[in-house]
Amino acid sequence: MPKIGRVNKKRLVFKKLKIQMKTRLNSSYPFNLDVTLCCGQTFRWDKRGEWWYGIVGQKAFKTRQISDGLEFENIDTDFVKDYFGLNYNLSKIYSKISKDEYIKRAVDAFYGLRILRQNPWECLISYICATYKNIKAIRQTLLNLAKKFGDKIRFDGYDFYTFPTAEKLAKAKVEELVDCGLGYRAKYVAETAKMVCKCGFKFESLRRLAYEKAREELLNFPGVGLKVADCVLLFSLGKFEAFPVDVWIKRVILRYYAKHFSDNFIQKISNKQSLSNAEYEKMNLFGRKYFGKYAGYAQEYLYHYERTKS
DNA sequence: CAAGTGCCTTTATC
DNA sequence: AGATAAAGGCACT
Repeated sequence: MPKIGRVNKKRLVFKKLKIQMKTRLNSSYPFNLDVTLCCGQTFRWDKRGEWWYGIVGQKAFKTRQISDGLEFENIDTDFVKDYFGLNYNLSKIYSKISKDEYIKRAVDAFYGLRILRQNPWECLISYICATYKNIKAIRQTLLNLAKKFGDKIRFDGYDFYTFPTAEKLAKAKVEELVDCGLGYRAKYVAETAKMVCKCGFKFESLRRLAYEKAREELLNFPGVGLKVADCVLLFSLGKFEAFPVDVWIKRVILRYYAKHFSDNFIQKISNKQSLSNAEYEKMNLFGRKYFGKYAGYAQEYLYHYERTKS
């Protein structure tokens, strides 16, 4: 094939992808782009002017919400619907999780927040890096990681960096990872990346497993405890019954749901900062039983509400 | 501005 | 089993 022909073909494809598209949002399927990207479930989005810029896979794209429509460029409609969870009937989910006045208030406050379907590999590494860090620091760490080990791509006049592959991170030196701001988590990331490469781990296979089984699998990775596993299951593998319990959810439980536990238990967990696995499981199980199969949705609303209230 | 506290916790050890 | 400590470093007060 002559070289000229190939170049022309590439250019044609590129042009086609750049075409701006719009998805009309149905009113029974509420959506709020800003809240969805700001609530702390994802760390690599940036708002520049009207547009949100994101990187997924090897591509950067941008999107914005205009009343009843979601506009996007450099990405296809099917991906957008899948990634932003637009195919789920959010109103129905609300009716299932709205068990009391408090959760109703949280839902009202962030009406249209959707759980994303992120890439499981990126999600796993992100949450290993996120342990015991604040969100700003998590963002910075993940940017450092992408700058050092990802590919630079250019879109719309800006530079972006793809999320590093498992192969790339498996080859990284622990010191290089430390330099990205990972601290003691560096060895967990290095080990996890090696394990994923070595056994050719297929994250998508976890989708077919029941929540408990899928969680057990994730717990095999170093740096992954119950909380991280629950986050990965919820934010990337469609396990909406997962109910991650972090310090904020613990506070919510102490303040608003204490009556669902024994006085003894409440006393115990309010007097110390970290949770044992047994204590975690108790609160996790409460969340799943009380809110039902979309407990993870309830969790995200409660989490964001508690964090932003003050 | 210094110093203290807290962060979407996990792991190691006793 | 259950308690306790240690582990980057940044952000916020």
